[in-house]
Amino acid sequence: MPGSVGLIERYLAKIDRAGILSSTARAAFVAIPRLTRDYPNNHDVIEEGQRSTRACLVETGLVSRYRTLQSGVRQIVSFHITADMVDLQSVLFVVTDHAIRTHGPTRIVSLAHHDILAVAEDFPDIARALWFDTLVDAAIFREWTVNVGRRNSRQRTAHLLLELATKFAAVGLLANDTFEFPVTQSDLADALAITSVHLNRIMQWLRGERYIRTHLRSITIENWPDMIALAGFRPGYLHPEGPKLAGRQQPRERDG
Amino acid sequence: MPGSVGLIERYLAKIDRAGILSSTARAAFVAIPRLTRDYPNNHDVIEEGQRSTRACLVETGLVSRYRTLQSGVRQIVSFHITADMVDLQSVLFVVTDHAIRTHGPTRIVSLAHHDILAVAEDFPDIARALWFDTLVDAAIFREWTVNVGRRNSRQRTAHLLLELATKFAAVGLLANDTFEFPVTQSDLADALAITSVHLNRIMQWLRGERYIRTHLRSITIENWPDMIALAGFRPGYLHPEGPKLAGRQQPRERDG
DNA sequence: CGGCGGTTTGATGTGACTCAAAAAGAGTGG
DNA sequence: CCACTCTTTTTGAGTCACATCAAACCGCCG
Repeated sequence: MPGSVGLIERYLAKIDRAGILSSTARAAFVAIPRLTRDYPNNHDVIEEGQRSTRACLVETGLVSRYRTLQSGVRQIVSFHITADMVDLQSVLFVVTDHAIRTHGPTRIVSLAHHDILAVAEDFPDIARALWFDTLVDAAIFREWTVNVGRRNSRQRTAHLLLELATKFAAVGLLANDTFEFPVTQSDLADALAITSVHLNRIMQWLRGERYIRTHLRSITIENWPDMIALAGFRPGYLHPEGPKLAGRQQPRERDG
Repeated sequence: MPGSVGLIERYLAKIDRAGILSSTARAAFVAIPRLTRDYPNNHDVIEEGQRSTRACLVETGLVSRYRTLQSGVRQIVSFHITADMVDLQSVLFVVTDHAIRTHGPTRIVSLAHHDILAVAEDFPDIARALWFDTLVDAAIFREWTVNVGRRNSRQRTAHLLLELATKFAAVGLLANDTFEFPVTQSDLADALAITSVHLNRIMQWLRGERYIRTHLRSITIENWPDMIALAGFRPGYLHPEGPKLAGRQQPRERDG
């Protein structure tokens, strides 16, 4: 499956931006057996409370992680796109504390937990890269707490759209400031902790003020500077610089 | 410094609840040189944007992590008590994306990043334990997003107090359902993303309904079942069960 | 053409915010 | 032990952002 070979390489490039992984480590990670599976729209890949044995990597499409409270309200806590490892926490957690669902048709490649652990055990630099990925994950969650807690709904919406645009750009899926985002307004509202009615008004306002354009299920950032100012967006929390070079590791040449 | 030897051991016990760390790994981690420092109340241990070289472990006292927006509003994203490693992310992140501040006099023990990395490189089980700690951190941030996003201010406050009580209990600092919590109402409000005026009214209500009692700077959970029901508190996200036993690791006997 | 998921609109309600000031503690120095 | 200050908690009144409820509209698909 040449498609997912490229996918794993892309994932490695993401968690090892400085290119310090040894080629044997890379080879070992790439050699992990993969399972590719396609899911339809709106399908639960993992349900809360489940015990999973494989970690999910998105090849194409989009998934969200969410929690449902007793009251039935839902909070989406993250979105994941191509080359994102969705549930690295499942590698060490006995029970999943949240669910994962697709938005639009989605192809997931999964790796067995024990294979990931074995490679991490043999190659400290892989362990470190996975750890880094988890640290970035945590940093994004912190930002979401700030976003939901301290920004009003316009800023909050703008902030999330900028985060998404930035993530899409990082994997080459932003074309003409536009990304495909097959998420309904009521799901997006669940991520922003507002009602879908209110989000609808905000989207109208963002369009009216020429911050964004929407067409079918794609979103275009029309005015970056004003969006960034509105949202107070500072992308540092996405840590595009990659992990610190330290310890006994040495940077090496990048592969083409 | 016998005090902090005990501290490191307690930290190891926390990130290795099943006791799978080899004694050589433990010894190597305990042997990392430590720096102990006392801070006064309300003191910034780390400021946002700083490049730190050491990771902080709380010995006694309390610290919070927070972000400040341009508007000046502040969001506290976590509290940390005895035996918590506060900024594990700084080990791999070049720049800190949030600040750390004390609440009350606090003793911090710090370990150099390169020492932590070196031990993690030599002992895969240490690397795994640190990774687990980060995963739990991320799980708590997810819960905070849910808390701030989807619970009303009464439930939200109750939920945070229960989380704190549970964390204090885990390190033996909950006596008679009471924990010391030297945090002002306006700081607590910054964690809950509400105003201090509103929090004040909620605290009065929680006291009036006999959910909690307060005395000076200590908080007593007076009615656990009702608090838990009010907050919808399910402590699973704190992952008290510890990391999954998998890979080539074998559980070993606990030390007395 | 009818049904369905999703979007949009309108009217009304309310939880939490804002502003402002009083009251109560905590700390300091005389 | 009191006078003074500074911080924190408490109270009150008015306001607003966002929620709720309900219905209409729209585009897509069978």
